[in-house]
Amino acid sequence: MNDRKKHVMEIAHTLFVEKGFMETSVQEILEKSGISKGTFYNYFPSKKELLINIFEKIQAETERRRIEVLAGKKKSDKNAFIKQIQVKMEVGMENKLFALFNSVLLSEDEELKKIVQRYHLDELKWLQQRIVDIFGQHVQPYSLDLAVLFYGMLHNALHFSTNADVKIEIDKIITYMLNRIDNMVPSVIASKEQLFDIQLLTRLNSKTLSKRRQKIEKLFHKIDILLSNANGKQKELLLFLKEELQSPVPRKAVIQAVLKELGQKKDLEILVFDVIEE
Amino acid sequence: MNDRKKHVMEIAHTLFVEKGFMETSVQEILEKSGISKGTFYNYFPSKKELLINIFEKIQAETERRRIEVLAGKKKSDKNAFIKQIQVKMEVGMENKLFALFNSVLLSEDEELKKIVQRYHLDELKWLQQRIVDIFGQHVQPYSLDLAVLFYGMLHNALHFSTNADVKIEIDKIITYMLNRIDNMVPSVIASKEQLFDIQLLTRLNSKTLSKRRQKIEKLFHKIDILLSNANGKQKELLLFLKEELQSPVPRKAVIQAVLKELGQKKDLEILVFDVIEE
DNA sequence: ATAGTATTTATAACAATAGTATAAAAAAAT
DNA sequence: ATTTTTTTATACTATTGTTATAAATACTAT
Repeated sequence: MNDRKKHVMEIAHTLFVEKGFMETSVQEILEKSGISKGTFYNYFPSKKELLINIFEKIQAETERRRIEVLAGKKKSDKNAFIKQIQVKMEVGMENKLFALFNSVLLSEDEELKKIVQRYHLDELKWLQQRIVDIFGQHVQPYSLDLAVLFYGMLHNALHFSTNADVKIEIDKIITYMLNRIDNMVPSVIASKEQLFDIQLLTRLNSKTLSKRRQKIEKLFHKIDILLSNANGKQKELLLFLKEELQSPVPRKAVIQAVLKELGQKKDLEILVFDVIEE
Repeated sequence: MNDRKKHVMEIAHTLFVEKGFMETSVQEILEKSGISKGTFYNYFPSKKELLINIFEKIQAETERRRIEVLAGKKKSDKNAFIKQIQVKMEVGMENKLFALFNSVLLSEDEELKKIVQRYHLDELKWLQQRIVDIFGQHVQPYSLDLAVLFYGMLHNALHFSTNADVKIEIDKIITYMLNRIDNMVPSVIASKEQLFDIQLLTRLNSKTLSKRRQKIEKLFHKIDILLSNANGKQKELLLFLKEELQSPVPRKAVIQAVLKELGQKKDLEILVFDVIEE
């Protein structure tokens, strides 16, 4: 990605963390990052889309660190599990993710809401799987319940501890919660109490907005921008692209040819291939 | 309270629930409730203050219903406890309280944030006390922990069930959570694990913004409005009021005399007495 | 009923917001 | 060296919350 764009994202990110999303004006981002309004709206279709980009960056970063932690360790290693959660929590705190997410959930913006929901869902799925890793296959039927409980307890405890201005080491809290889950497992299995069916997770997964959909939207926005500055020939090519990309079976070779004819448009190329190479 | 004002609050409330706080413009509230801008800003210092008023109304309502439920029952009655929580949850769902609260927590507005924090704190305190009522005095050292856990599990389960579009009866969820707490109690006591000190609650209590402070702000706003339309004599009286109310020991009789001299200003009188009768 | 007071209305205005439009300048690619 | 792409500067739109103000309406005490 463009270095400049990256820089803008970093500036915006720190501003969002400092003052919140709504409270940060585009104007301020422009001034602090020294770009013009035109450039901003060239980079991002909207302020909202900028926030989404930032979310994605954070998410990728967390995922990377989390995989790193598990490297060479057994799946059933409790300490590795604790460390993994710690990573996530720390990233979340640093970036004030809770606040940002909440601010988004309020915004009643369907697109943003879906993204945050998906984020939570992914987290829950991951937790559920890891709980099975740790506690063994026999907790599987109750693993979604346990994941929901764990997630809720952990977040609320963290929330309270920051609100109450108490500083407890995160890993202590995580360990405590893991012990609680430990307490519950036998009784849940014995009483066969179940709240949520695990199949829910897979069902929900297909429901929520796919990343692919987002990518397509981004691509089309890019094309629109190019269209506004295009001459006759380019216009024809771009309009064809738009059409072809919407077809159920886009002809890759043709698209490639059109892209070549359009000249050096690296950004566009990346986006297009990201969408059609599936 | 003024019937008209009440009506505006109801309209605004449904709008906030339907579309969210930020997404509802003052303009729309004016149109739907058929009042003019001037009147609106006579009733409420700001859109934010209107939201606070609504919060307070909901809170009072919940409290009322909750006390009603316990009437004639023993404190240790588990079913009564479940019912009480259910009341709260139902009110919360009806009014989309979570969403509203979250939207507020994001807004980075210090005043609003304090109010929501206080709300959570009160809830936690209540829960902690009730947990002692139910499980007995010997859980007291761990009752704050248990309250935090219970609150977190319950809310996350509800959150998930609405997100996942699963309909489980609320009382079933509450019962399930209570069983989980049941599981934890012996092990927590045995291992003596403690996360938060109960004394935290009392310490926090004094920290958060008092209702009194809010009332005073409202009163002063009212006086300011009156001042803007006041003639010479009234101005003198009002300015005196303002001064006298800020003194550590306001002279009630004098204030009363001044109020009488000011003529029929029922709203003002109520506010004043609410503040000085302490 | 009348005079005086309080509230409400209409209306205009203000400053700040997100986002659009456009022509000229600068930078990059050919 | 020329064309293409990106960036800038600037003006503009529409909407937001909030303030100001003069006229109209409703209320209260006499």
